[in-house]
Amino acid sequence: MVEQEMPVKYTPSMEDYLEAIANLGERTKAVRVSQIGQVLDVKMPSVTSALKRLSDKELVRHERYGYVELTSKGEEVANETIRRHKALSRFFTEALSIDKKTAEEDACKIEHVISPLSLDRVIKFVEFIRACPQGGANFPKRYQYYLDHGELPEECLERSLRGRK
Amino acid sequence: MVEQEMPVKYTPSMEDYLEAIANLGERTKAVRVSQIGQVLDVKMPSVTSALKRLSDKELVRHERYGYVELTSKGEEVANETIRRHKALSRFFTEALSIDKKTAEEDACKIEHVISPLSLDRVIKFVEFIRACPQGGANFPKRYQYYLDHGELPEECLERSLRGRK
DNA sequence: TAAAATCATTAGATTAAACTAATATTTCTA
DNA sequence: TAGAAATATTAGTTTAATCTAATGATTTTA
Repeated sequence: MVEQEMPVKYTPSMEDYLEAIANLGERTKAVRVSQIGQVLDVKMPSVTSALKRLSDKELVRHERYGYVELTSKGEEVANETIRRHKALSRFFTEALSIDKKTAEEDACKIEHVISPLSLDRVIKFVEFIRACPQGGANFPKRYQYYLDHGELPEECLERSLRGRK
Repeated sequence: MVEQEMPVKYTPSMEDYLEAIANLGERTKAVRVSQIGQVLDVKMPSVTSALKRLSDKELVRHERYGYVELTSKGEEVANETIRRHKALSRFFTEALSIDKKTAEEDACKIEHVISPLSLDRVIKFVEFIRACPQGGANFPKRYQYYLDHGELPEECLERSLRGRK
């Protein structure tokens, strides 16, 4: 009888903490409680108690008044979360022409709840738009026109222009 | 000095309850605690206590052992939630070619956190795809091809086929 | 280096959201 | 219609996540 490695789920809050710690760790060597609080817009005691929860689950290492570090497990979760975040943010800006700030905010929320399948499609969609000249390069442009003017661009209306029967 | 009508936010759970009640109310005249529990996959005591919270906020009417009804305020919130849900579900199925079940599940989660702007863009995107013959009708088809084969369809590669310089 | 400032933790409270077990009410049905 | 079944509520527990106030530790600086 094999032990089933159930795909453990973490809460949005936990993923946010891990993500913040990973991002802070990029620049600063030593990650501090106060920094995490600033980034996530919560007070320090909230951070301390969150770190307790994360320690219990072996996602971070943290000793009293000391620095905060991700365990390798924590790093994995953080990286996966960041991957989702980036994919969504890219999708919002590149495919839906949404401003960077809104894209970031929405990515921050949606990254915690989107299914693997939908995420995959979101990624493929951006790849497609980038790669495909007609369906791609022109697509965002046409879509942008529609957003700007509220009506379809010429090319979309004159459908038999290029000798189609 | 004018009273600011702050745009009150409700929790995902609350919106889920309101949505479920609204949907049940369509078919059944009388909505019961047990039905809500079934739909949302929670036990009856959870429903009872949720209804207490919703009553306190004047979103539902509910008397001991009686039926559950939305107030007009509750109906508003429910309808807005349902609007978001439908827009997202449509987007996932029509634009991203995601199966109905996954689309529903993701819509259920994302409807609570998406920004008004992104929602608007998601709606416009579907409208665009539906309306625009080239960028639209062909777009999903090409995208589908890309999903199925992992590479771009012919039309996307031969970019100067139709006499463009 | 001693005082001030900053940083962090602890203690304790609050809220939302779920659960189980026990009890109450209503509705079926034999 | 009386008892059984279904439905709903109450009471009490748990967990996550936040907060404020008070205290403790570290770091900065005058």
